[in-house]
Amino acid sequence: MKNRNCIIRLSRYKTALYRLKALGFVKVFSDNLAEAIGVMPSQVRKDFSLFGISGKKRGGYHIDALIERLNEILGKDKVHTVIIVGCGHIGSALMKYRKFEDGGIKIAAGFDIDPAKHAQDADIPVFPIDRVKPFIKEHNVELAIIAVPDIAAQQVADMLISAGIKGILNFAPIRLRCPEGSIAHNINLELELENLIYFVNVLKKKRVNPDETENA
Amino acid sequence: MKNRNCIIRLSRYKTALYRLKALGFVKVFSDNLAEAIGVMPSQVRKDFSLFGISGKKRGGYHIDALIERLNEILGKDKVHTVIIVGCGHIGSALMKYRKFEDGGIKIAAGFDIDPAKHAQDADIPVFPIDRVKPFIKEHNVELAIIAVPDIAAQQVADMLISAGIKGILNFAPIRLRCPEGSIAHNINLELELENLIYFVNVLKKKRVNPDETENA
DNA sequence: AGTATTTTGTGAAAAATTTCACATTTCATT
DNA sequence: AATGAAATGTGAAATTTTTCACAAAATACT
Repeated sequence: MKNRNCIIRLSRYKTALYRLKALGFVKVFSDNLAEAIGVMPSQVRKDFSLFGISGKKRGGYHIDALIERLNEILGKDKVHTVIIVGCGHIGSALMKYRKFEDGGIKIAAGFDIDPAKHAQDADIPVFPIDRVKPFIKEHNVELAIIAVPDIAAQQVADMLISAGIKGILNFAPIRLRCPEGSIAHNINLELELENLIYFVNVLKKKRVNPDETENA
Repeated sequence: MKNRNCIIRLSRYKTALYRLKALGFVKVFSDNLAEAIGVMPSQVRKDFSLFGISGKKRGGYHIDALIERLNEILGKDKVHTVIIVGCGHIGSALMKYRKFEDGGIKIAAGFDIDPAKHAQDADIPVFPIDRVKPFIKEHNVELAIIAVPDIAAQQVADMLISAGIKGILNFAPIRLRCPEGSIAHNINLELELENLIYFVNVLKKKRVNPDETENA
């Protein structure tokens, strides 16, 4: 399996499928899914074929079966426990983010150095940062979200990994380095906006100069 | 210019450059930047060459000049005004997000239907949603962040675009459709975690079965 | 000044990803 | 049962993206 984007698309198909299911559909065709997530129908079929997902010629795919299979592939057939390190603005927003819960992701606890943030009896408790290592070990947590200042992020990541964390979703604007056997995905909000700004500018230039489409 | 990833890398180079500059460096080589963001040195040079950025053979690139050029390409040579529609957990976290301000992105106001969220005199004011259209026109805003529930997202997007918004950064877990002349980038937090979960599982399987690396 | 070394810039090659195109199967209709 | 229409599944082609490899230039050193 070599195609990284494919996995993201599988998730997108799944979201689309839930929506179609809610609308009362029972089966879908590759072009429905393609339309829904903005790719070619052949891309959908190729993606499925990579994972041995098959439908019926002329009959399409059965939505329930397809959702189940996708959840299985994506590891979403079980509930996953996640901790959040850094309970500033972003961190605490994520702690309250409903979609995680709905999607079988359980935020077990938050951790922060700032005593003002601590709330041991809250719905989702917030503990001092030195309690994170024992917590990970005791609860066998494998996933963490890092939302600390960039200066602290790598250090926190190293600590989490040494405690047993395998996957990190990092919101600090820094590219985390991970040893073999663990993995970090980075979400950089400023970079996302910057990227958008670039493409908006390209758009504006096109408007002025519809010819020379492809120049900086 | 056909390479979408290239733009993201330019932003990453820039982040790395600021860090290097803070450490006292004056010039960099393609392998420094490559190392910093995790790509091949030839990738760095190819990216630069696509935008006509050149250094000196054996002398590398001058950091200040390079940062300036990258900011220019990325449209970050001016301050950009952004509004946030939807001031729930995510929306209000973003309103307080410091990195935006530091990076020349000015959050001008928030908008929400919930009167409890309104705060017209706050540092960054929050207005009723029906004030968004006049606000956009009056202040010539081109960029918006959408952080409303998924059910409302497309409708909000259409409204914003009709008011003059050109670029949308969308946090609702739905793929926004945009007419020609405007653009939306989507950040789906659950999808990011799901993706991470998949790759953590792949990692674990590799550990058990270091051979059959490439199977679902 | 001359030589050796380092680093860029870029065509060409390789690799990855997407799209095409069509044989094959299934379903619907008569 | 036979016919026609609609969809899948997948090699092959096309496209995109990355990496290689090396000539040319700039710097450092003697």
